[in-house]
Amino acid sequence: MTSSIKVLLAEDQSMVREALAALLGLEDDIEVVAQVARGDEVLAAVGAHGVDVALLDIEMPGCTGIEAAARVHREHPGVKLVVLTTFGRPGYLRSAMEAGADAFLVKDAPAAQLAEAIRKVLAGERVIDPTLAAAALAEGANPLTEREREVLRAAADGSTNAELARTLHLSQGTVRNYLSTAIQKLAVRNRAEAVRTAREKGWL
Amino acid sequence: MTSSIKVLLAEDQSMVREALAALLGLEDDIEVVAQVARGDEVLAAVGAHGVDVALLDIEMPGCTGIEAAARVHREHPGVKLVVLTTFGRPGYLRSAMEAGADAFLVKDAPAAQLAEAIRKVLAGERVIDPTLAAAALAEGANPLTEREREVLRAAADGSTNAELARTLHLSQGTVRNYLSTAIQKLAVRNRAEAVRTAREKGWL
DNA sequence: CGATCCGTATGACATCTGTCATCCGGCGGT
DNA sequence: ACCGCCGGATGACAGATGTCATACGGATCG
Repeated sequence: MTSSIKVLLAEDQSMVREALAALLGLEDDIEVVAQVARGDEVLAAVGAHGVDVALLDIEMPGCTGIEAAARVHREHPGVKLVVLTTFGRPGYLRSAMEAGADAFLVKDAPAAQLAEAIRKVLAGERVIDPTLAAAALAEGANPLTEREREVLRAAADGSTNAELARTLHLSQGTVRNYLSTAIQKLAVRNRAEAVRTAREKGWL
Repeated sequence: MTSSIKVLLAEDQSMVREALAALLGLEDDIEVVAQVARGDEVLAAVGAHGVDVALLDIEMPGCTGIEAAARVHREHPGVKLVVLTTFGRPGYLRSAMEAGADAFLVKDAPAAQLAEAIRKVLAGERVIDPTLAAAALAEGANPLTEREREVLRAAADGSTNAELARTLHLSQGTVRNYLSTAIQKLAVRNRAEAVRTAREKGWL
């Protein structure tokens, strides 16, 4: 090849990040030119290193890999984006695609798919698990409104209605109403289940 | 050296597992002789490959890395055990040590510590993050009884009292009593918070 | 043997949660 | 101009949840 593919690695757990770097280091057409541990460091690193492909974990401090992807997509439209995640949540796939991702991989896929995906996106292909794609389409869009999501997110840690009302500057009754409609939309029977299924679908 | 260290790698996410294998492959005194993706496959693999060190993730299907560690410790006392986890929960450290682990590493420690830990445990040393060790000691033992833990675990997904009573073969009142005492022991104000803090401490 | 803890259970009570009907103002379509 | 949806709110009601006192049998420890 004329020159190797320059890759940025964004992943907060250093052991995993460096292990992935070691893995990619075995491929002689791929070079890891930068590593970051936070979502909010991705954009600067992409700018600084003339990266061809950014490999982004979703769960990161600073900002999520999906947000980071959106920013890179806006500022550096030529950079290819591979989103890598522990959780194969259909909602994540959807948001990743909306953020401009070129590939979506789950961490329990075989390691060989990683280098392969990097080469494919550089060739202009998109890489998505077909099963996950089907699930994302079958499930439909997030039915929750922004406010309902916020309340649900705030309720996730077990806060009581009174606390939620205080922190969100709402009346206690309104909090109950939002939670009630969220519970109905998600077809579950209480807030705990609502939080659970919203999380599972990647809607939270 | 005379011969390389034989390592078993147990981790459910193949991408991470194979990446760690690549990382360890860079060390010329270490050889990954077996890889498994489930906790309940660890014991057999250890027996089959004459493993020197078993590297165990905690969160795995089949059984947890801690349970796997306990079994290996019982059946093959000579095998050194390194427990690796995403979550630096003091309760995990405690249980890992009780299960006979020789090292406890969190995945956001630098990758270099992994090979280092493997060599150290083989030399008879123990490897523990001092900060985490202090936290584990400071926090004290798990105050929950076995039954309280079970009920809390079952309640974690948002099941109602009636459902819990059915699945655990208890009266509804008894379920409430257990949850109530758990809530008081954890000094929180409802079951959701109880689940949350018990999880955080690694007590669940 | 008594003290203490655990598992299990009941009943009564207070509070929290979830539902429903209803209302208001604002904003985006048609 | 009107309809429908969203954010926000109230009040009433039923059911779920959390607390407390109390009880009994078994285990364990002194």
